[in-house]
Amino acid sequence: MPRPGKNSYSEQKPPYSYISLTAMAIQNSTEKMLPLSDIYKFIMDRFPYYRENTQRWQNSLRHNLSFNDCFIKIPRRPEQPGKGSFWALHPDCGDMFENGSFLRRRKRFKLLRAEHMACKSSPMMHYFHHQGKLSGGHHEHQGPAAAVGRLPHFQSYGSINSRQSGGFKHPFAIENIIGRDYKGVMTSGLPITSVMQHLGYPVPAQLSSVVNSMWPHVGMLSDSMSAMPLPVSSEYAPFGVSMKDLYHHASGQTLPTMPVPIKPTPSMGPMPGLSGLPPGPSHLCSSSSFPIKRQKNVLTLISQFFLYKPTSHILNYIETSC
DNA sequence: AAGTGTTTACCCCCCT
DNA sequence: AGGGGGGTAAACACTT
Repeated sequence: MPRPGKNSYSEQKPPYSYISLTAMAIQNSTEKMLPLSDIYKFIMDRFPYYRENTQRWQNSLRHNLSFNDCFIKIPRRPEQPGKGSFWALHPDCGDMFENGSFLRRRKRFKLLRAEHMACKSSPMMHYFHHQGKLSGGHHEHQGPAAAVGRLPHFQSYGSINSRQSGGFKHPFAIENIIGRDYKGVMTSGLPITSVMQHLGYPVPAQLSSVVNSMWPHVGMLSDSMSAMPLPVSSEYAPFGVSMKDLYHHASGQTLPTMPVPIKPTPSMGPMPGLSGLPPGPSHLCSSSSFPIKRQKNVLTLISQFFLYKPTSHILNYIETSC
Protein backbone atom coordinates (compact mmCIF):
# COMPACT_ATOMS: atom_id res chain seq x y z
CA MET A 1 0.00 0.00 0.00
CA PRO A 2 1.67 3.25 -1.07
CA ARG A 3 1.83 6.11 1.36
CA PRO A 4 -0.24 8.92 -0.02
CA GLY A 5 0.93 12.43 0.07
CA LYS A 6 4.67 12.18 0.01
CA ASN A 7 5.63 10.51 -3.19
CA SER A 8 4.21 10.58 -6.62
CA TYR A 9 1.77 7.94 -7.65
CA SER A 10 3.25 7.83 -11.10
CA GLU A 11 4.10 4.18 -10.83
CA GLN A 12 1.72 2.90 -8.21
CA LYS A 13 -1.98 2.76 -8.06
CA PRO A 14 -3.40 5.27 -5.61
CA PRO A 15 -5.01 3.68 -2.54
CA TYR A 16 -8.34 5.29 -3.26
CA SER A 17 -11.36 3.57 -4.66
CA TYR A 18 -13.14 4.93 -7.68
CA ILE A 19 -15.88 6.11 -5.39
CA SER A 20 -13.34 8.05 -3.36
CA LEU A 21 -11.70 9.51 -6.41
CA THR A 22 -15.02 10.55 -7.84
CA ALA A 23 -16.14 12.04 -4.56
CA MET A 24 -12.90 13.99 -4.38
CA ALA A 25 -13.39 15.36 -7.85
CA ILE A 26 -16.95 16.40 -7.20
CA GLN A 27 -16.21 17.97 -3.86
CA ASN A 28 -13.24 19.74 -5.28
CA SER A 29 -15.35 21.42 -7.92
CA THR A 30 -16.74 24.85 -7.21
CA GLU A 31 -20.26 23.83 -8.06
CA LYS A 32 -20.14 20.43 -6.35
CA MET A 33 -21.03 18.69 -9.53
CA LEU A 34 -19.02 17.67 -12.56
CA PRO A 35 -19.59 16.14 -15.94
CA LEU A 36 -17.99 12.78 -16.44
CA SER A 37 -15.21 14.18 -18.57
CA ASP A 38 -14.17 16.56 -15.81
CA ILE A 39 -14.11 13.74 -13.29
CA TYR A 40 -11.76 11.90 -15.62
CA LYS A 41 -9.67 15.02 -15.95
CA PHE A 42 -9.45 15.58 -12.20
CA ILE A 43 -8.25 12.06 -11.63
CA MET A 44 -5.75 12.08 -14.44
CA ASP A 45 -4.39 15.46 -13.42
CA ARG A 46 -3.67 14.31 -9.90
CA PHE A 47 -2.90 10.65 -10.30
CA PRO A 48 -0.55 9.87 -13.16
CA TYR A 49 -1.34 6.21 -12.73
CA TYR A 50 -4.68 6.86 -14.34
CA ARG A 51 -3.19 8.41 -17.45
CA GLU A 52 -2.83 4.92 -18.81
CA ASN A 53 -5.34 2.19 -19.49
CA THR A 54 -8.00 4.84 -19.60
CA GLN A 55 -10.60 2.61 -21.16
CA ARG A 56 -10.39 0.14 -18.32
CA TRP A 57 -10.61 2.43 -15.32
CA GLN A 58 -13.05 4.82 -16.93
CA ASN A 59 -15.40 1.96 -17.56
CA SER A 60 -15.08 0.99 -13.92
CA LEU A 61 -15.68 4.54 -12.85
CA ARG A 62 -18.82 4.82 -14.94
CA HIS A 63 -19.98 1.57 -13.46
CA ASN A 64 -19.51 3.03 -10.00
CA LEU A 65 -21.39 6.20 -10.86
CA SER A 66 -24.39 4.24 -12.00
CA PHE A 67 -24.20 1.49 -9.45
CA ASN A 68 -23.74 3.52 -6.30
CA ASP A 69 -26.62 5.51 -4.91
CA CYS A 70 -24.23 8.04 -3.46
CA PHE A 71 -23.91 9.59 -6.90
CA ILE A 72 -26.78 11.43 -8.50
CA LYS A 73 -27.20 12.85 -11.95
CA ILE A 74 -27.99 16.51 -12.49
CA PRO A 75 -29.30 17.24 -15.97
CA ARG A 76 -27.66 19.92 -18.02
CA ARG A 77 -29.41 23.19 -18.64
CA PRO A 78 -30.37 23.97 -22.21
CA GLU A 79 -27.71 26.68 -22.34
CA GLN A 80 -25.07 24.21 -21.21
CA PRO A 81 -24.80 21.93 -24.21
CA GLY A 82 -22.59 18.92 -23.97
CA LYS A 83 -22.56 15.23 -23.52
CA GLY A 84 -23.90 13.57 -20.45
CA SER A 85 -25.16 14.97 -17.20
CA PHE A 86 -23.45 16.47 -14.22
CA TRP A 87 -22.69 14.16 -11.36
CA ALA A 88 -23.10 15.17 -7.75
CA LEU A 89 -22.96 13.52 -4.37
CA HIS A 90 -26.17 12.51 -2.71
CA PRO A 91 -26.79 14.91 0.18
CA ASP A 92 -26.89 12.13 2.74
CA CYS A 93 -23.75 10.33 1.76
CA GLY A 94 -21.57 12.68 3.73
CA ASP A 95 -20.66 10.15 6.40
CA MET A 96 -19.83 7.50 3.88
CA PHE A 97 -16.13 7.49 4.60
CA GLU A 98 -14.75 6.22 7.83
CA ASN A 99 -13.29 8.98 9.98
CA GLY A 100 -13.56 11.30 7.04
CA SER A 101 -10.90 9.36 5.24
CA PHE A 102 -11.26 8.62 1.58
CA LEU A 103 -9.39 5.38 1.95
CA ARG A 104 -12.22 3.28 3.18
CA ARG A 105 -15.95 3.60 3.29
CA ARG A 106 -17.64 2.77 6.54
CA LYS A 107 -20.64 1.44 4.68
CA ARG A 108 -22.16 1.49 1.29
CA PHE A 109 -24.59 4.31 0.85
CA LYS A 110 -27.82 2.67 -0.18
CA LEU A 111 -31.15 4.27 -0.80
CA LEU A 112 -34.32 2.58 0.29
CA ARG A 113 -36.27 1.03 -2.53
CA ALA A 114 -38.84 3.80 -2.63
CA GLU A 115 -36.17 6.45 -2.40
CA HIS A 116 -34.19 4.77 -5.09
CA MET A 117 -37.16 4.74 -7.43
CA ALA A 118 -37.86 8.39 -6.77
CA CYS A 119 -34.25 9.34 -7.18
CA LYS A 120 -33.72 7.45 -10.38
CA SER A 121 -36.93 8.61 -11.96
CA SER A 122 -36.34 12.25 -11.16
CA PRO A 123 -33.02 12.82 -9.50
CA MET A 124 -33.29 16.58 -9.37
CA MET A 125 -36.65 16.54 -7.71
CA HIS A 126 -35.61 13.82 -5.38
CA TYR A 127 -32.55 15.83 -4.49
CA PHE A 128 -34.65 18.86 -3.81
CA HIS A 129 -37.23 17.09 -1.74
CA HIS A 130 -34.68 15.06 0.10
CA GLN A 131 -32.77 18.16 0.97
CA GLY A 132 -35.87 19.81 2.26
CA LYS A 133 -37.27 16.82 4.08
CA LEU A 134 -37.98 17.76 7.65
CA SER A 135 -39.84 14.98 9.27
CA GLY A 136 -38.52 11.71 10.56
CA GLY A 137 -35.05 10.39 11.21
CA HIS A 138 -32.23 12.68 12.02
CA HIS A 139 -33.82 15.54 10.19
CA GLU A 140 -36.50 15.74 12.74
CA HIS A 141 -35.23 18.81 14.50
CA GLN A 142 -34.15 20.71 11.50
CA GLY A 143 -36.13 23.79 10.74
CA PRO A 144 -37.18 25.43 7.55
CA ALA A 145 -34.03 27.43 7.49
CA ALA A 146 -32.16 24.19 7.32
CA ALA A 147 -34.38 23.25 4.45
CA VAL A 148 -33.32 26.43 2.75
CA GLY A 149 -29.74 25.51 3.41
CA ARG A 150 -30.21 22.14 1.89
CA LEU A 151 -31.71 23.43 -1.28
CA PRO A 152 -29.82 22.23 -4.29
CA HIS A 153 -26.45 23.92 -4.61
CA PHE A 154 -26.88 26.01 -1.51
CA GLN A 155 -25.21 23.22 0.32
CA SER A 156 -24.07 19.94 -1.03
CA TYR A 157 -22.03 18.17 1.53
CA GLY A 158 -20.91 18.09 5.09
CA SER A 159 -23.84 18.86 7.30
CA ILE A 160 -24.66 15.29 8.06
CA ASN A 161 -21.06 14.37 8.30
CA SER A 162 -20.12 17.10 10.67
CA ARG A 163 -23.09 16.44 12.83
CA GLN A 164 -22.41 12.80 13.21
CA SER A 165 -18.72 13.08 13.72
CA GLY A 166 -18.92 15.67 16.45
CA GLY A 167 -16.49 18.52 16.18
CA PHE A 168 -14.34 16.91 13.59
CA LYS A 169 -14.38 18.69 10.29
CA HIS A 170 -12.97 16.84 7.36
CA PRO A 171 -11.01 19.11 5.06
CA PHE A 172 -13.54 18.30 2.37
CA ALA A 173 -16.42 19.10 4.67
CA ILE A 174 -18.44 22.05 3.60
CA GLU A 175 -17.48 23.99 6.71
CA ASN A 176 -13.89 23.94 5.60
CA ILE A 177 -14.63 24.40 1.96
CA ILE A 178 -16.88 27.37 2.21
CA GLY A 179 -14.67 29.13 4.71
CA ARG A 180 -14.99 32.84 5.06
CA ASP A 181 -16.46 33.54 1.68
CA TYR A 182 -20.00 33.36 2.92
CA LYS A 183 -19.50 34.76 6.34
CA GLY A 184 -20.53 38.18 5.24
CA VAL A 185 -23.64 36.88 3.62
CA MET A 186 -24.50 34.73 6.54
CA THR A 187 -24.13 37.47 9.04
CA SER A 188 -26.24 39.80 7.02
CA GLY A 189 -29.18 38.81 9.15
CA LEU A 190 -31.64 37.98 6.47
CA PRO A 191 -34.98 36.94 7.90
CA ILE A 192 -36.08 33.46 7.04
CA THR A 193 -39.10 34.85 5.32
CA SER A 194 -36.88 37.03 3.15
CA VAL A 195 -34.94 33.99 2.11
CA MET A 196 -38.12 32.27 1.17
CA GLN A 197 -39.18 35.30 -0.83
CA HIS A 198 -35.78 35.41 -2.45
CA LEU A 199 -36.38 31.90 -3.63
CA GLY A 200 -39.59 33.00 -5.20
CA TYR A 201 -41.99 31.80 -2.57
CA PRO A 202 -44.62 34.35 -1.73
CA VAL A 203 -44.70 34.76 2.01
CA PRO A 204 -48.03 35.84 3.37
CA ALA A 205 -47.94 38.51 6.02
CA GLN A 206 -49.65 36.10 8.36
CA LEU A 207 -46.70 33.75 8.22
CA SER A 208 -44.20 36.54 8.66
CA SER A 209 -45.95 37.75 11.73
CA VAL A 210 -46.00 34.26 13.19
CA VAL A 211 -42.29 33.88 12.64
CA ASN A 212 -41.50 37.28 14.01
CA SER A 213 -43.61 36.79 17.07
CA MET A 214 -42.20 33.39 17.78
CA TRP A 215 -38.57 34.23 17.12
CA PRO A 216 -38.07 37.95 17.54
CA HIS A 217 -34.36 37.35 17.94
CA VAL A 218 -33.84 34.24 15.88
CA GLY A 219 -35.91 34.84 12.81
CA MET A 220 -32.67 35.87 11.20
CA LEU A 221 -30.20 33.66 9.52
CA SER A 222 -26.93 34.16 11.31
CA ASP A 223 -23.41 32.93 10.92
CA SER A 224 -24.22 29.94 13.04
CA MET A 225 -25.97 28.71 9.94
CA SER A 226 -22.68 28.67 8.18
CA ALA A 227 -23.65 25.57 6.29
CA MET A 228 -26.35 27.49 4.52
CA PRO A 229 -24.84 29.85 2.00
CA LEU A 230 -27.40 32.08 0.44
CA PRO A 231 -27.52 33.02 -3.17
CA VAL A 232 -25.73 36.30 -3.54
CA SER A 233 -26.49 36.65 -7.19
CA SER A 234 -28.37 34.93 -9.92
CA GLU A 235 -25.15 33.25 -10.91
CA TYR A 236 -24.70 29.79 -9.60
CA ALA A 237 -21.25 29.98 -8.13
CA PRO A 238 -21.58 29.66 -4.38
CA PHE A 239 -18.42 27.71 -3.71
CA GLY A 240 -15.73 29.88 -5.15
CA VAL A 241 -12.81 28.68 -3.13
CA SER A 242 -9.21 28.31 -4.07
CA MET A 243 -7.30 25.10 -3.84
CA LYS A 244 -5.26 26.71 -1.12
CA ASP A 245 -8.33 27.22 0.98
CA LEU A 246 -9.58 23.79 0.17
CA TYR A 247 -6.56 22.08 1.59
CA HIS A 248 -6.32 24.29 4.58
CA HIS A 249 -7.59 22.38 7.51
CA ALA A 250 -9.72 24.03 10.15
CA SER A 251 -6.90 23.70 12.63
CA GLY A 252 -4.67 25.76 10.41
CA GLN A 253 -2.69 22.74 9.39
CA THR A 254 -1.93 22.63 5.72
CA LEU A 255 -2.59 19.34 4.07
CA PRO A 256 -0.45 17.83 1.37
CA THR A 257 -1.56 18.05 -2.20
CA MET A 258 -2.86 14.52 -2.03
CA PRO A 259 -5.74 13.74 0.28
CA VAL A 260 -4.49 11.67 3.16
CA PRO A 261 -6.22 9.54 5.75
CA ILE A 262 -7.47 11.67 8.57
CA LYS A 263 -7.08 10.38 12.06
CA PRO A 264 -9.63 11.55 14.57
CA THR A 265 -8.20 13.06 17.67
CA PRO A 266 -9.35 12.04 21.16
CA SER A 267 -11.11 15.36 21.47
CA MET A 268 -13.41 14.56 18.62
CA GLY A 269 -16.25 13.46 20.74
CA PRO A 270 -19.86 14.34 20.28
CA MET A 271 -20.81 17.97 20.49
CA PRO A 272 -21.69 18.93 24.01
CA GLY A 273 -25.36 19.50 24.56
CA LEU A 274 -28.03 19.83 21.89
CA SER A 275 -27.86 16.17 21.19
CA GLY A 276 -29.53 15.39 17.94
CA LEU A 277 -29.71 18.98 16.90
CA PRO A 278 -27.95 20.15 13.80
CA PRO A 279 -25.11 22.61 14.20
CA GLY A 280 -26.82 25.13 12.01
CA PRO A 281 -30.11 26.29 13.45
CA SER A 282 -29.48 24.91 16.91
CA HIS A 283 -29.71 28.34 18.40
CA LEU A 284 -33.28 28.49 17.30
CA CYS A 285 -34.04 26.08 20.08
CA SER A 286 -31.28 26.60 22.54
CA SER A 287 -31.47 30.31 23.04
CA SER A 288 -35.13 30.89 22.71
CA SER A 289 -37.45 31.19 25.63
CA PHE A 290 -40.21 29.55 23.64
CA PRO A 291 -40.88 25.91 24.31
CA ILE A 292 -39.17 23.69 21.80
CA LYS A 293 -42.40 21.96 21.00
CA ARG A 294 -44.07 25.22 20.07
CA GLN A 295 -41.13 26.22 17.95
CA LYS A 296 -41.24 22.91 16.19
CA ASN A 297 -44.87 23.48 15.39
CA VAL A 298 -43.99 26.72 13.69
CA LEU A 299 -41.08 25.12 11.93
CA THR A 300 -43.40 22.47 10.69
CA LEU A 301 -45.82 25.11 9.51
CA ILE A 302 -43.12 26.87 7.58
CA SER A 303 -41.69 23.69 6.21
CA GLN A 304 -45.05 22.65 4.94
CA PHE A 305 -45.52 26.01 3.41
CA PHE A 306 -42.12 25.78 1.85
CA LEU A 307 -42.26 22.26 0.62
CA TYR A 308 -45.81 21.87 -0.45
CA LYS A 309 -45.33 24.18 -3.37
CA PRO A 310 -46.42 22.99 -6.77
CA THR A 311 -43.85 20.99 -8.61
CA SER A 312 -43.91 23.48 -11.44
CA HIS A 313 -42.87 26.21 -9.05
CA ILE A 314 -39.97 24.20 -7.73
CA LEU A 315 -38.92 23.13 -11.18
CA ASN A 316 -39.04 26.69 -12.34
CA TYR A 317 -36.81 27.67 -9.47
CA ILE A 318 -34.34 24.95 -10.29
CA GLU A 319 -34.35 25.86 -13.95
CA THR A 320 -33.65 29.49 -13.31
CA SER A 321 -31.08 29.16 -10.58
CA CYS A 322 -29.07 26.05 -11.25
C1' DA B 1 -18.68 7.36 -34.26
C1' DA B 2 -17.66 8.54 -29.84
C1' DG B 3 -19.05 9.47 -25.43
C1' DT B 4 -22.15 8.45 -21.77
C1' DG B 5 -25.05 5.60 -18.76
C1' DT B 6 -26.97 1.06 -17.14
C1' DT B 7 -26.78 -3.53 -16.02
C1' DT B 8 -25.01 -8.12 -15.25
C1' DA B 9 -21.52 -11.17 -14.11
C1' DC B 10 -17.47 -12.64 -12.10
C1' DC B 11 -13.54 -12.15 -9.42
C1' DC B 12 -10.66 -10.88 -5.28
C1' DC B 13 -9.99 -9.44 -0.62
C1' DC B 14 -11.23 -8.64 4.04
C1' DC B 15 -13.99 -9.25 8.01
C1' DT B 16 -17.01 -11.80 11.05
C1' DA C 1 -18.45 -20.11 4.76
C1' DG C 2 -20.93 -16.06 3.99
C1' DG C 3 -21.40 -11.20 3.32
C1' DG C 4 -19.86 -6.84 1.84
C1' DG C 5 -16.80 -3.64 -0.58
C1' DG C 6 -14.31 -3.00 -4.52
C1' DG C 7 -12.36 -3.87 -9.42
C1' DT C 8 -12.94 -5.40 -14.05
C1' DA C 9 -15.14 -6.90 -18.29
C1' DA C 10 -18.67 -6.75 -21.34
C1' DA C 11 -23.04 -6.07 -23.52
C1' DC C 12 -26.33 -2.91 -24.59
C1' DA C 13 -28.98 1.48 -25.07
C1' DC C 14 -29.00 6.21 -25.50
C1' DT C 15 -27.26 10.90 -26.72
C1' DT C 16 -24.50 14.31 -29.04
